[in-house]
Amino acid sequence: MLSHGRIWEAIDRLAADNNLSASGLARKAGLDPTTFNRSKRVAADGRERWPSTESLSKILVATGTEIGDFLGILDVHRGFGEPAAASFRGVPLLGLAQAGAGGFFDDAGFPAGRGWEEVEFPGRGENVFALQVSGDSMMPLYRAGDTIIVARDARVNRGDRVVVKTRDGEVMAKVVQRKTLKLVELASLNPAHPVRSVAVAEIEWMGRILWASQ
Amino acid sequence: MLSHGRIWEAIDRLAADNNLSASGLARKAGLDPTTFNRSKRVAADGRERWPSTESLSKILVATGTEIGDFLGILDVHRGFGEPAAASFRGVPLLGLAQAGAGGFFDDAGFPAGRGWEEVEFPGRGENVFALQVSGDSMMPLYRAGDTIIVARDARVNRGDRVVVKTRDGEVMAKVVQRKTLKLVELASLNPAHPVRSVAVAEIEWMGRILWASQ
DNA sequence: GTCGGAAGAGGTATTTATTCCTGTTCGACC
DNA sequence: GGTCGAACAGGAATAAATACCTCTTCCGAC
Repeated sequence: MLSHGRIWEAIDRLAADNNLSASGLARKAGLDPTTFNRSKRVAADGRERWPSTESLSKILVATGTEIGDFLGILDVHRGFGEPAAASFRGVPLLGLAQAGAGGFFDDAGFPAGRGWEEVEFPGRGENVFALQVSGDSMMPLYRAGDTIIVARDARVNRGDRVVVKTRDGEVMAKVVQRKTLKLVELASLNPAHPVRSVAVAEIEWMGRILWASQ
Repeated sequence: MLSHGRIWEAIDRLAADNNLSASGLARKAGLDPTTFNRSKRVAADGRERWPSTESLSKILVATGTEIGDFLGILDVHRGFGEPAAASFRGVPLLGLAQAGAGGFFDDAGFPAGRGWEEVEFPGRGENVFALQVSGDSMMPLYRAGDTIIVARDARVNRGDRVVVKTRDGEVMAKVVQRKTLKLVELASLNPAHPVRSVAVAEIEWMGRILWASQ
């Protein structure tokens, strides 16, 4: 299975793994920086754009990455003291609106047919754990008892939902609003609460929230 | 490493493994039979031609081949997007407030010590798939582009968030408010929208939402 | 708040892969 | 040997990806 979505995901992940944006990765590989623009992955008429094998080859060479790693294929014969890959499993993925049309489920109700892509759940990465919410200060997003999956020390961008643990022991779930070398501005998940600035030096660790239970 | 030569070799081998010629393989995949002609792999000026990722995808689908096998990467991949059990590691679970106290992470920042439980994820045999949200009618819970993990035909209780597909093709994410033998009352995730009653006979399938991406 | 570079959307031009087509070769079958 | 369909080479047309370009927005440094 080599799906459109899987390839683009792999490109985005490769960029992230190298602390690059998609345009930065393209640039690094000698390609035009707009080559992997999100806006160009699906044409206006809905047709999917498939990055060329030549472009893929170039980004792999530029980042020193094996194709197997790029595609998230485990190679048990490599056996080179690699730690177990993080917890993940591929889950078939389809657009919500698409699910209304026929042809996506077999007679037993399982995903079938063309159109299904794959999403990794709960995520790939070495330090992924779950935290259980208490209290209702994060309603309506997170109710008491909800579980959130957190990738600690993952790359975090503006707008990301994160868990932050400060040096004095406070743990909070917030949205990154702004990030500089010294300060992080954290907006509350509950708009009733004010934006809060935290010194980076005060932060013991930060993890990006990947999933929330429902 | 993904080289021109490696890809073409893989195509030829895939054809041979399926008792096909390169032109037969192309034909089988719905491509023009001349697509993989040897004569077209290197242009007259010496420039190498790289088959497109879309063409590769098509031949993999047509022959039921995994990309790892195609590229000669040993892969213990099994079934529909399932990695081998060995690579699936449980995700440790802790209370959010507890995470503020010491003793739950080791020096490298990984979960350690007592108090960690384990999150339960859907079992292998369950019919679990992901749907990608479009539009913003489900804000603030689900933004456009968010992915929700759905267990189709799972047991559903009052208060559960569900995806419902009706017989006339509508797909919607709602909260079960009341459920009788004949009727299901579905509250919207966006409180601005009214509660809706749907006859059970009108529902093609219902799936409980397990997780939402963040 | 200002500034400058990166990121990204969107449009056009150029390049490149596939498709369409024609003709030749090859191999199986009669 | 003749016939037929598949395989293959090669050229032109078409479709699709990248390159180039412009503009706007974002983001981090100061």
